[in-house]
Amino acid sequence: MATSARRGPYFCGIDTAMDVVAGKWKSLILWELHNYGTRRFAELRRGLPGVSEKMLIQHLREMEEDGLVHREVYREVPPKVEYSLTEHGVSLNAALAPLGRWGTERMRRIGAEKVSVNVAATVRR
Amino acid sequence: MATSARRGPYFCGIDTAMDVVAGKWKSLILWELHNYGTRRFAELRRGLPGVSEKMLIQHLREMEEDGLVHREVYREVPPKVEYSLTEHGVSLNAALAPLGRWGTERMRRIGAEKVSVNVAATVRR
DNA sequence: AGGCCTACTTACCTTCAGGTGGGTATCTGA
DNA sequence: TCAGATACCCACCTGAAGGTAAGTAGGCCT
Repeated sequence: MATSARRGPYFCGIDTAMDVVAGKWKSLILWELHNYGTRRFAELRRGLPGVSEKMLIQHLREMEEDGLVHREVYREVPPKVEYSLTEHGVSLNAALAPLGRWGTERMRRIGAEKVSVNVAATVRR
Repeated sequence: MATSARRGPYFCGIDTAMDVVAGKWKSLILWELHNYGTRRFAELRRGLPGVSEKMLIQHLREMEEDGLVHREVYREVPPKVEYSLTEHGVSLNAALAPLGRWGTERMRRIGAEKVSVNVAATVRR
C-alpha cells in the first residue's frame, strides 16, 4: 500500500517534500483546501474532476498521517466529514506557490491546454 | 514509455511543474547540475548514489526535451558529454528552493534519516 | 417502494515507472 | 592481453500506483 514505505531516508529537503506531495491529486487537494478553507468529502470530489473516490480517500488519509490535513467528523445522520489544512499544510502550500508560478509560466510558453469545466465533464463519464 | 504521454492538459501551474519534476531523480539532477554548473554523465551517476544508468539517461533526455537541461557532446575518442542547466532549468530550481526549505524543516520535525555516504554505498551494491 | 444522498471499504485489474543485467565501440594503463 | 573507463542502448521483469465497480448503513425525497 502507498501508505507505507514512506518517511524513508531522504537525499535532501526537496526529496522529503516530494515524498509528501507525490500522488496524482495531492497538490490539487492542497490547493482546493487552501482556496475553500474547509471542504467536505463530496465537495472535494466534485472539485477535482476525474478523481476516483478510492484515490481521494487514500490521499486524504496519507496527508492526514503526514500532518498536512485535519479531518473533522460530525456524528450526524447523513455522515459529515470536513477536511481542512493544518499549519503544516498551509506552509507547504506557501512553499509550493513559486513552483505554481513557474508552472503557469511554462504553460504559457509551451501553450499547454488547461483542463476546462467542459473537458472535466467529459473526463467524468 | 515515460517520454510520451506528457504535456497533457493541466489543472494548474503546480500540476504543470510537477509533471516536469516527477521522476525519482529529477530534482536531484537539477540540484546536482545547479551545484556544479556542468557535469559529465559519469559524474552525475556517481553524484546520485543508487541511480541506474537507464533512469539517469531517461531522465536527462526528458529534461532535455522539456528544455531544462542542455546536452553538449564532445566528439572525442573516449566519449565526453556535458550536461548543464538551461535558463528554464535554473528558474525551476529557484522555484523549488522554498519547497526544499520546507522539506528540510519537515525532516527536522519528524527526525527523518538522511542518505549518508555510507548508506549510499550500501544501496549501490 | 424505490432511488439518492452521505462517506467510505473492498476486491480486482491494468498500466507504467523503475530496476536488472546484458551488449556496443574505442581508447588507455597495467 | 585484458581489464577498465567512456556514454550509452536494449530486452525483460517486478512492484506499486491508480482505476473500476461493487457493497455498506441510515435517512430523505417522491
